[in-house]
Amino acid sequence: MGIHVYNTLTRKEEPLELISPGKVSIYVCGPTVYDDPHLGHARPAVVFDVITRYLKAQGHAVTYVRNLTDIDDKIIEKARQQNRDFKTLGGHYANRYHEAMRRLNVAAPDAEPKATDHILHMRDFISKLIQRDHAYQSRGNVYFAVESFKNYGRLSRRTVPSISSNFSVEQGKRHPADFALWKEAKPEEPSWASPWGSGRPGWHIECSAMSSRLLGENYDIHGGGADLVFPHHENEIAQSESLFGKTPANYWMHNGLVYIAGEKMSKSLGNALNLHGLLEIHRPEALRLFLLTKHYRHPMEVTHPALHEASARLSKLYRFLFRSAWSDAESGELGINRGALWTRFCNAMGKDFNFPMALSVLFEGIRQVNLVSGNSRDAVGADPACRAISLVSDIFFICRDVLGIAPEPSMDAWPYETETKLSDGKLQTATFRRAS
RNA sequence: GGCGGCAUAGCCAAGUGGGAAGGCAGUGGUCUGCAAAACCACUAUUCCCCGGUUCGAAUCCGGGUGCCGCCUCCA
Repeated sequence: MGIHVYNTLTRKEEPLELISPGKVSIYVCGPTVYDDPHLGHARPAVVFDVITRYLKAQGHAVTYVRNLTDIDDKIIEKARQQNRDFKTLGGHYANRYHEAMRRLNVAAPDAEPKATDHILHMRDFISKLIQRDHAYQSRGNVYFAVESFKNYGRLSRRTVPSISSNFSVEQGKRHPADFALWKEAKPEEPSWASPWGSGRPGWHIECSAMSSRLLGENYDIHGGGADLVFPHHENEIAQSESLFGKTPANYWMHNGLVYIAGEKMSKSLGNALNLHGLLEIHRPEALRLFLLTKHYRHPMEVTHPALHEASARLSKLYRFLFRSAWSDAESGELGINRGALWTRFCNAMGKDFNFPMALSVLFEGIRQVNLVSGNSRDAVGADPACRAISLVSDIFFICRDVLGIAPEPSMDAWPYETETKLSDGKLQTATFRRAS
């Protein structure tokens, strides 16, 4: 089954051609752990979770790396304010992130490198860039020389002069658009020894160092939020390509951002919905479903009705799943051979992972099965039409193994009445609580 | 200023040359002891506006309007 992927690098949808057939290597930018995760963090996590699950369902061996940025200005500042060790603070919020991911049924990545565990590799990376004249030392800082890399600006479609006009000239920089690879330590800041004095790495270098370390100099897919295109991914490409002579990732995938009341959701705007808060009032599967209602590349707006609708859709899905479970058990081995619905689902997923289209296939299938099963509990199992059996089997597989949306084994019915009450009552007060 | 995105029913949202998916909400019906669930029917002669190309456009081209993002930390 062919898969086409929209590549930010070329601004085109391209057939996914793997470096090594049957194997997919993916690197996705994870969060900076200085606060609780918000809904915006859940989007790339869920999107790439479903993508990797799908690739696995297609029979690919997937190596999925998602990093954790555990040293940066905001972490240092917050640790200072709270008079805590930056490691302790980062560890706390990493746990909070993991807890939210676990509740959302986001599968753990194969590797989750932390920046502070790879300082050595970053120093090594920077040294090599200096040796090749792509970087230079200025006092205790090291900067990447943007003009040394001819493709700079390719990903974000910018030119060095156009970028430069927006940068203030900093002391010690040769060019206004040059960016820091290594930052000289200020007093009382966490720091590591280096050939350039004690300091800490710049943000972008961690992804170059860790991705090359874990996935090699050239891997298949790099993902992240659309707001990372510039400067983060642009700089990452500059670093990696300068050193290895090729783009680190063949496909650059960027998920659209989550908006609320017309504004981008972000900590700095103070409008972020705390994931833990949301999870108190919405089933995690409803949140997953919500995040899949729009194509991953487009920006999406979060509203009360939209969240409510996701719950309603989940109810419809779960009612179906519970109703069909009996016949599934009775009909013996299901889920080995995939049927026509799976094919249609794959057709949708092959179009740059068109989740809404794929979900429409799912719900259409549900209606078809409901149509033949009528009101009887076990009509599906009893129905001589193998087609319905095949549909049910495919729907089960898709929900559980690809979408990551399945009822807990302990549940034996879907308490939809509870869900209805929830939607009316607690939403208003609890949903849009601001993240702390 | 530079670069980019979006505009489809009451709402959410697919569809990028030839049948306007799917979901939510609503109305009517079937079923049911009543409900619920489920199903059926109805709900966009038309896809922001104007022009063009074409036998044919939501879809391509030109122009316009509106909203938004990136260019500083950001998923």
